[in-house]
Amino acid sequence: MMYIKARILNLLNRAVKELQQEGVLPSEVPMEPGLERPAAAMHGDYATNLAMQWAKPARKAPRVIAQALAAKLQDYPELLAGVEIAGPGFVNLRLNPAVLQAELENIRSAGFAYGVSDWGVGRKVLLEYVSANPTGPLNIVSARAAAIGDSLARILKSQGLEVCREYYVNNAGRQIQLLGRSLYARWQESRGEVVDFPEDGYQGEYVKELAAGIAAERENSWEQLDKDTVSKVFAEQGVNRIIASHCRDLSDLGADFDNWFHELDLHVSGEIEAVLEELKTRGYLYEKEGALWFRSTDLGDDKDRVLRKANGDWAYLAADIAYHWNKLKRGYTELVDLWGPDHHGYIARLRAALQVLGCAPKAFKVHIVQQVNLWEGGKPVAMSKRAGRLVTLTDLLQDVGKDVARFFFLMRSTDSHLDFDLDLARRHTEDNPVFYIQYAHARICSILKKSSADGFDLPAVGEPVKAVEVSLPEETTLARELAAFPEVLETCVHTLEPHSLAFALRDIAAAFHRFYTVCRVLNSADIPCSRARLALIDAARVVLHNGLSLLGISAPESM
RNA sequence: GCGCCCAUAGCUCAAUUGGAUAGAGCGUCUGACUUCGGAUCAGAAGGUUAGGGGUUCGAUUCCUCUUGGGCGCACCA
Repeated sequence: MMYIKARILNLLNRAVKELQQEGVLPSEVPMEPGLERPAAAMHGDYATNLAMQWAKPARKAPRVIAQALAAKLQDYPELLAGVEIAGPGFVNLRLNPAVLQAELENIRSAGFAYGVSDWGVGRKVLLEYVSANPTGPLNIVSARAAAIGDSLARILKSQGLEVCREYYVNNAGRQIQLLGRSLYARWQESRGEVVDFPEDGYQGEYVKELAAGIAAERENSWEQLDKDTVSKVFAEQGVNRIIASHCRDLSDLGADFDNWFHELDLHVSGEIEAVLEELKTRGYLYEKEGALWFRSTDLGDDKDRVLRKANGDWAYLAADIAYHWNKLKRGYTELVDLWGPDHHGYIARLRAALQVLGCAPKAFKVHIVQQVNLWEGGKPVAMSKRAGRLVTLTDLLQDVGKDVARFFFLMRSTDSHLDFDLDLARRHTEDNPVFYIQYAHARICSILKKSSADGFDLPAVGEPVKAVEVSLPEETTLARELAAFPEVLETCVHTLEPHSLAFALRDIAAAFHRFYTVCRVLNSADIPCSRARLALIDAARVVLHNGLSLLGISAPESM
């Protein structure tokens, strides 16, 4: 199936080719025609700025080119009912209403597959997100990253891209030892011993509970072991249990991963040494003061970075470079990472390393998932990592539920700060935007149910309905919003952000609610009209369902 | 001090990545149901896009300076 926008683009490309053959446009200049939906309805369904794009290379006034283009586009009345030149040289296109009607039919026949496309086939994306240290419960920013990453993955897959959802587990290094020592200390305390809790050790009740849980299984077998060994056991067990709990929590959020990649594997497999050898061969390594350095300043970083410390340990960056190299070796051609707000300074050095390893700068994309501020009772909720006072993903899910949590995370662009209003999120009866959309879906289902009970039959897919009935502004607006759904998904793939979909669903729901107040669907005095409107809202049901499902949010039939 | 990100309506945010008259929600004010779900809808008010300069047919978007915020600046991870 070919979507409306793609069909128009075909026409534009064909017209450009003809104009090139006729000498109106120079043939040596390649250019993708710009095609967009104008903000104002008076500017038509689509508009192209092609004439302005070509003005300079063709050395012609934009309106002259627009004139020639418009003449070509007159030949396709079955698709374009109106072609107008406006402003500095826009060509505004008005769709033949029958096209919109046919698209409603497409929506209904595709059903839950509507929006699915294959234009992204061949792209292999490794999408890494959350990747929180396995030293404590997942916090709010991790929850946000999980919702964004998971929804993005669903959208990318729907457009034919191959996606691996990956979680990088930092199970090596100092913080793991520290976790082990913290657990050990809490266990000793529980036995009545007086101990010095490690400086910078992990606070919070979960450490005590975790220690008790581990000890319950092992206690008798390690009485005779030395302190370091016991700490190590605590560390291993603790990490395993925490990873398992992350896995459960993320699953509760509907954000499952395809792969959990362990940092430790890189240390064991020798990939760190191997990747450094690569960097060395290309002349980007040097030794200074006993440490091994990466000359990242040659590639846009603002200072060189240590990869192997003077004490022989790998720096974190070394493992991370090896990790990203590993992604490339697995055949992924696009590496997309969602990182926390405090890691933005890290992008330049990793990009530098990847460039050395042959990864095009554009193939490595990082979105910073910005900070989340929780609000309650008109005031920010005070959180302190030090004292272990954190609102966790688990707390949030218990508090507001999966659907609301996900939608609130998804309705802002990734790299802008998010104010999460807990009071609004908890409200089930007022202006909660999640329910606004779900309500539209439930309302449609309710009408469809009533229609069959009252003897109105929903037209079968493929069965002709009186197309002209979709003619009131509220009807056409709704139909237009629905037909734009594939383009919204395209935008999300392009920007690698899911929030446009959340906005689009809100717009679709609004268009439906407006339609509903103006247009009576079930009217026994006008059966053809009722049938046409039933088909329209059925299409709306499909799009709302599909959109919500790409966001990982349920589409209830009743609320 | 250096670097990165940000600044749009009273508040929270969009703006199809350079397009036409900058749009939504909340809040405020005024309205709308005898019938399909009022968790709804309509209307009004609200803007020099922080400020100056530049690039071009065209700038919220790109460059530059100023101001004001956030975050980084470890041989931590």
